[in-house]
Amino acid sequence: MPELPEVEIAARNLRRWLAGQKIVAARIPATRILRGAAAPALEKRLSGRKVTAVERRGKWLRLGVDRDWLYSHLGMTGKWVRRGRDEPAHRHERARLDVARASVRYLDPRLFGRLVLRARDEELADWRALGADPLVDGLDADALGATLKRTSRSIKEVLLDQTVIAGVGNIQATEALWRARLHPARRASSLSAAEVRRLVKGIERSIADTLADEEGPEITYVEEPGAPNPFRVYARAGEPCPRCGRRIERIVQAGRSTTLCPKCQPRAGRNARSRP
DNA sequence: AACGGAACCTGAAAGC
DNA sequence: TGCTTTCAGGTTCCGT
Repeated sequence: MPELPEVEIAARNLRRWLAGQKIVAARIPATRILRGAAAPALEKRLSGRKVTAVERRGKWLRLGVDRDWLYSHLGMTGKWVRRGRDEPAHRHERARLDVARASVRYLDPRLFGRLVLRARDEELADWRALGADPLVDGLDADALGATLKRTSRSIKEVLLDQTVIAGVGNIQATEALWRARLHPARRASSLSAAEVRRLVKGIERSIADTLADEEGPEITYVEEPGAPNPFRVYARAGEPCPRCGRRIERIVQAGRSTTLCPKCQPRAGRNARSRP
């Protein structure tokens, strides 16, 4: 369930658990998250090494392990958790890094995540291709506006493009568009400068709110089974818009669903006059 | 080049 | 209760 806020929480946790510590043992079974890399070689290259840094960019994490980077993408269901050294493997455990007094495990039932080891001086292409990260770099409305002018895609699609803005996924895109009062099907190039500024604020606020919700001593993924839905419109089709009360709708673009308020997020731009 | 759709997987929830 | 269907926040590949 990870988008930028969840991955940021994961980064903070990993920093607390691992930074400065020596990996005394690594256990990484061969699964598709390794994309064909040899598991035993990976274990060997990590064991006995020290974790010097934990970074996040977009939805990617990377651990500095001596002269290497261990890149981690959580896919749809990936999760780093801390367990006792003697705790048995979880059913969906795909990696474990043991340090002096704890054992950090990577769980991923659907195997959509990735784990890649690279020498520090050869940065992973996917990482390098990432666009501006809202927390690491901050967003520049003018620069974003210029990028949006150059595409024919819808604004929703562009928001999911990690090379434009890194870390925004379906939830954050949905929430940001609602906050900015923009219809997801609008052509990105049709947004005015003022609308782009609203969008930037929408993204920043949505991420900040989600982050605040998820902050806590234990890892809590918002929107896990049983938990209340903390979002304004995401997964709330049929409920009233929290701003105007109109019934929230759901549309599908390129196979991804977006919920929106048809009144707050008109298909035409704000200045366009609709018929009386 | 750009787009929609399917695929990759498992699990939870809803539907019957 | 239990079986079936639908849906899921990630990317990636394939055909048009």
